[in-house]
Amino acid sequence: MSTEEKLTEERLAKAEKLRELGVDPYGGRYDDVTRTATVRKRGETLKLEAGAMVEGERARVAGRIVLQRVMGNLVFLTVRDGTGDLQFGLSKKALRDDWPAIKLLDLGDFIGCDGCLGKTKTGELTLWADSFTMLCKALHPPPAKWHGLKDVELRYRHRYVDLFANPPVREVFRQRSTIIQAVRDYLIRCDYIEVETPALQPIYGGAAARPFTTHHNTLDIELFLRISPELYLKRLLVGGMERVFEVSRNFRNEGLSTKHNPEFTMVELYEAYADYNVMMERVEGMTALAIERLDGNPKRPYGEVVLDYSVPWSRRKYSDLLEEYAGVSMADVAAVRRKASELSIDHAGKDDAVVVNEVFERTVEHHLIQPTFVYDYPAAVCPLTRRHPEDPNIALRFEAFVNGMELGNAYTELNDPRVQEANFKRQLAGENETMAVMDEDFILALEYGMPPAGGLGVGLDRLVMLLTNSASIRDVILFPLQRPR
RNA sequence: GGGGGCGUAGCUCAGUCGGUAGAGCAUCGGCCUUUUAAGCCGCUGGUCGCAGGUUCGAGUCCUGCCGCCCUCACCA
Repeated sequence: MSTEEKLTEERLAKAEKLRELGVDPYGGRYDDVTRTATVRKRGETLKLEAGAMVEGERARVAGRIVLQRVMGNLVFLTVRDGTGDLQFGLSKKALRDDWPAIKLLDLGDFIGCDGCLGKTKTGELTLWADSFTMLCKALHPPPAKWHGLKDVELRYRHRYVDLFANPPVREVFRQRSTIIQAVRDYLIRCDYIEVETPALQPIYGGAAARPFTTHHNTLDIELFLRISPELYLKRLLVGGMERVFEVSRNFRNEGLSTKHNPEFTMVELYEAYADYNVMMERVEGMTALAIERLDGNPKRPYGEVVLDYSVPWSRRKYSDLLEEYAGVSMADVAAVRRKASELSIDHAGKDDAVVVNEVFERTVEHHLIQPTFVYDYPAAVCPLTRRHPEDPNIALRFEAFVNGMELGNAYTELNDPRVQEANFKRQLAGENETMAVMDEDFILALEYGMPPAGGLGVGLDRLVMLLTNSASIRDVILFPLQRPR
């Protein structure tokens, strides 16, 4: 038997002894629990004297035992709930008949206690228990109490352990919830409504990525997990829903990295009668509200740098940045290809616009540290975007960059069905994946008439990374993809 | 896919030049009614990621494989 199996056996034996004592080791409904944060707050207002117990100031608290200090007939437990830790004091004298069960407790078990609030000699707020309820016997020991769980692989594979053993991890996910709620609230304030569109799509589109493929048995059809909700949300504009957003889990069958997980969360939104300039304000606005809900500080550390999210963010034209960092003009195709060769980018047989964009990605993006909107992209790589009124080679598109990472992507939307159809039919040379996948029903929708609109997608995992100073997307996704063992 | 790093007890980590696998915590037994990573005494606990190879002898050296992390490439 391995050590781990032995530890489990010992705990199972204790569960059995609890049953013999008439105690259900797995508990049950437990009402009127006060969270430890509330108890701590109450402790402050009580102005307890060290060593004092306040008769009548009662509380019922439940949580997981994370530390145990046994002193013969007196036991101190540090109990953790979702809001923090609280010390329980359990004595043989106060608990009487419950005492034998106390001696069967282990680190990791869930318990609940009723008692009076007090402070120990050393001033620690303590719940002095006079009754005890077993809520769950844990069969595995928690990680080392001081070091927590450090092994990165175990942290992701057993995230549940990571969450209770490493409180800062739980805090990141609480902040994730705050941030996403702020994004929703901001959009609702802007008169948007939240919608849901298909994650299972017969035709995938709206982004350039390889899809996951699946099959519906009854209809016997091939379906794709969405790479983007874009084409469905635009159909809602046709339908007269003028401001819509979706918090969308997207699936892209691509590589993994600190910035990429095969399934990730975007907020995507469309606003009739707006354009991409309005969408820049939406990015600034949702980010600002999220920061307000966190700690209010627009200057935020991220790794080695401090990022300043103060509004307005920098707005830079694509072609100017290309000149500045690559030293070539977007219009000078020969110069761009020379630069590509210099960078050992294989550009033979690739479309000009594809080469321009590859040079841009290699030379410019990593310089865009402070929040920056890059606008006016080469039209050929933007099949869903309206063209610049004065230059058909430019698309009214921007991408938001922070710390060299793409955070969002927005267009003044293309609503001319004939141009859209032509763009779908045009397959660019040198693109492995393309946004230009023909969707005839989408064309039909545009033919019914889609109001001019601005559209935007923001990577919420990446926004959470940036605002919580997390180095990897895996630190902000509860269960990042891992190869099964 | 390329390059680099890591994998030793349940957890956190040592392990020297190739020479009998270690510590702390947890567990188990004992003492203890004000501890704060409680303390003290004692005992347990190992397929050194897996498989080969070199060697009298491999946790250590070599090869292959597996997993994870970083990075580049790919990829919005």
